[in-house]
This record gives sequence, C-alpha cells and structure tokens, in this order.
Amino acid sequence: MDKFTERRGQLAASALKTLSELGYARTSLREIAQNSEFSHGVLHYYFTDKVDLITFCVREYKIECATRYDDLVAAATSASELRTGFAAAMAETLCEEPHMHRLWYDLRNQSLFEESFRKDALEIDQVLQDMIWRIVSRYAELASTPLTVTPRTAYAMFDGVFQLALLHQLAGHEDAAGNLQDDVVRVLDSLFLVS
Amino acid sequence: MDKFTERRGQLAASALKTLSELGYARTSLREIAQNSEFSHGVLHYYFTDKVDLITFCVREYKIECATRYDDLVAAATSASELRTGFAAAMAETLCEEPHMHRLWYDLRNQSLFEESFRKDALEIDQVLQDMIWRIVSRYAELASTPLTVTPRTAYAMFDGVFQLALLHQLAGHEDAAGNLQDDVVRVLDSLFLVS
DNA sequence: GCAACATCTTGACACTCGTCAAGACTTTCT
DNA sequence: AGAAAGTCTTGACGAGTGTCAAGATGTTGC
Repeated sequence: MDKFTERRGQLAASALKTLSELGYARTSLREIAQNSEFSHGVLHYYFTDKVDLITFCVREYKIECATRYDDLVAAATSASELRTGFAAAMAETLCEEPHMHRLWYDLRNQSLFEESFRKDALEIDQVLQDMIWRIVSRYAELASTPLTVTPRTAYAMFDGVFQLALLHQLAGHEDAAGNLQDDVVRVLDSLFLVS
Repeated sequence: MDKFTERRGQLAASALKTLSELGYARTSLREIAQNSEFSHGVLHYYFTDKVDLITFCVREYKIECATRYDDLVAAATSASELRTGFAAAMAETLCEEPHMHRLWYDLRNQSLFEESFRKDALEIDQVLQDMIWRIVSRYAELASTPLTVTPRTAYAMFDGVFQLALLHQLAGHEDAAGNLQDDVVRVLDSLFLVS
C-alpha cells in the first residue's frame, strides 16, 4: 500500500510528461504508458478512470507550484531586491519549464469545457493567487507603500503577462524572457500607484 | 464559385458553434456536420483537411474580434466615459459570448502544442493587441496623460483579467462580470501612473 | 514449497476518428 | 432534352481510443 501510492506517483509523473509534450487533446493512456516502464493496462489498476488519472496529475502539479517563489520572498531584504528577483525567477521558469506551464494553461482551459476538471482548476488557481499575493504583500511591506489592489486583480495581471510571454517563448521569439522581466517589474510597480 | 465560398462560411459557422460548445479536444468532423444541415462527407468537399477547416474558422473569428470596441472609441468624448464604457462592454461580452471566448483561449492554447495553429494564433493576438491599444491610446489622449506602457504589456494585463473573469463566469460565480468591470477600470488607471 | 495475494501483461471489445471513393442527386449550359 | 459540371450522401477503410477481463508473473506469509 506504500508501494501502491508510490507507483501512482510514478505513473502520474509519466502522465504529466506526456501531457506536457502532447497536450490534453492528443494524450492517450497508451502514450502515457509508453512514457513509463509499464504497459497500458496497468493504468487501470492504479486509476479507475482517465479522468481520475488526470485529476490526480493536476493535484500533484499543484504541490510543485505552491512554493516556487517562497524562498525568494523569505530571503529578500529590500523591495528592489524582491522585485528584480521575482522578475528574474519568472523569466527563468519561462525558459526552463515552458512545457509544464503550457500544460497548466491547457488543463485550466479544459475546465472551461469539462466540469469534472473545474473544481481542481479553481483550486490551483487559488493556490497560485495566494502565491502571487505573498510576493505582492511582502513587496508592499518592504517598500512601505499601501496596497490598493485585490489579490485577484494582482494575480490576473501577472498571469496575463506570463501567458503572453509563454506564447512568444514557444513561438521562438528570443526576447520573450527579457520582455517578461520588464513587464513583471512594470506591473509590480503599477500595483501601488493606483490612487 | 460564389456559392462555394458562401457554403464554406456556412460550414465554418457550424464548426465554430461546435468548437465553442465542445472544445477543440472533443470536436469531430461528424459532430460539426451534425450541427449543420449536411452530412459529414461534405466537409471534405469544401475543406481539404481538418486543419484547413479549423484554420479557416479561426480566421473567420478574427474578423468578428477586430472591431468589437471601435464604436466605443469613436463615440467617447471624455476619458471617464471611455473608461466606464470599455469596462461595461467587456463585462457584457463576458456574459453574452462566454463560449466564443473560451474557444479562442482553447485554440490559442492549442497553438502552444501544434505548430500548424501558431501563425494564426499570433496573428489574432496581434489584432487583439492593436484593438486594446486603440482604446488605451485614445484614453490617454482624452485624459491628457502620457503613456508609459507598451502595447504588449497593456494587452497582456487586460487579457489576464478577462481570462480569469471568464473562468469564474463559466464556473457560475455571479460576481464575475462585476469584478471584471472593477478590474478593467483599475488596470486602465494603473497604466498611466507608472513613474 | 505452496498457497494467497499483489502486480503486471496481453489481447480483445466496442466505439470514434479522419479520410476517401463511389455513386446519387441537383444545377447549369448548350 | 441531354450532356456536363457541380454538389451532396452513403458507406467503408484503417487507425486509434478507453475499458476491461483473463491470465501470467512476482511477492509475501505460513
């Protein structure tokens, strides 16, 4: 039973890899199995359903997301340090893990069509929003400026610039990461200047 | 040959309807045909491919998008009028055409995985960015404030808040449209207050 | 060693998919 | 009217899908 959950995680990792490469629309259970060391039938031993498998994957993914910038927030001693560090970290994950990010956007989009994914998508969205808010509120603290924006709005703005940067990054535009860095700085500043 | 292009448009409309209801992943040619008054074989008479059909659809969709807020921009006589009008118009299309919007996001996301869609997605994205920029620059003109943001950044921010609002709208959150309206006003203001 | 259980493979099933070809129906032209 | 071109339907094909059951293989306990 310990081995059971371990293997579930192992298969979920293979599924995440496949999904991030092919996208939701073209990912099949056989393809997932081929990206693991097992045959396709085993997936129905560890997961009841295809939906069950993907839902489990999404939850696994969530854990990885939640704490991506937490070290940064904890370590920053000044507002400008946090600002540039955050911008650099976003640009880095854009370059290093673009496939995982496009997978997340793909699954979140699927939740717009299939209700079975909606709950998890909204939950992860909330986690990401909290993550952004920790950065933003810490920044306000360090800069001693009042916050005039809601967590939702702040998250939406950063999500927008990141998603657009991802599109250009995967399209081969070499300035995508640099532009993202500029945008993040600009957006972060703009949050505190609203009257 | 005139009838030919007319029927292509007719079938493309059926395809758009199907895509907006089911999403890219679950849309088949037979389903598209069933949403038209023809049988499934006819699609290969008017389109060489499934990719050809969907590409054509996306182009059709683009035309509808390009001018959505142009009347608003032309009619506005003051900054605050443009601001509230823009926010209201976004909230309205969020409520009226959520399925078309989720389709656009779905197809743009597909372009992150399938290169065949990338060119069209980037092209439409540019059209949308220009559309936003017409509003933003006109607003700056009316308010006599200098613009300190790039078209790309401005578009990314509005796209972010709209996409998040769409997610909550389709999830049944009744305050989605109202929140979007607030966010749009806030984002628009923040564009001009960056030092 | 043997039985009981857990794990995994194999192969099949019913179904859907994109594609295409053969032919029926409709329209147009002479 | 009859031929020719255009338009549409039907049915089939090979491939791929999720699902599941039967059995092979591996592991554990006595």
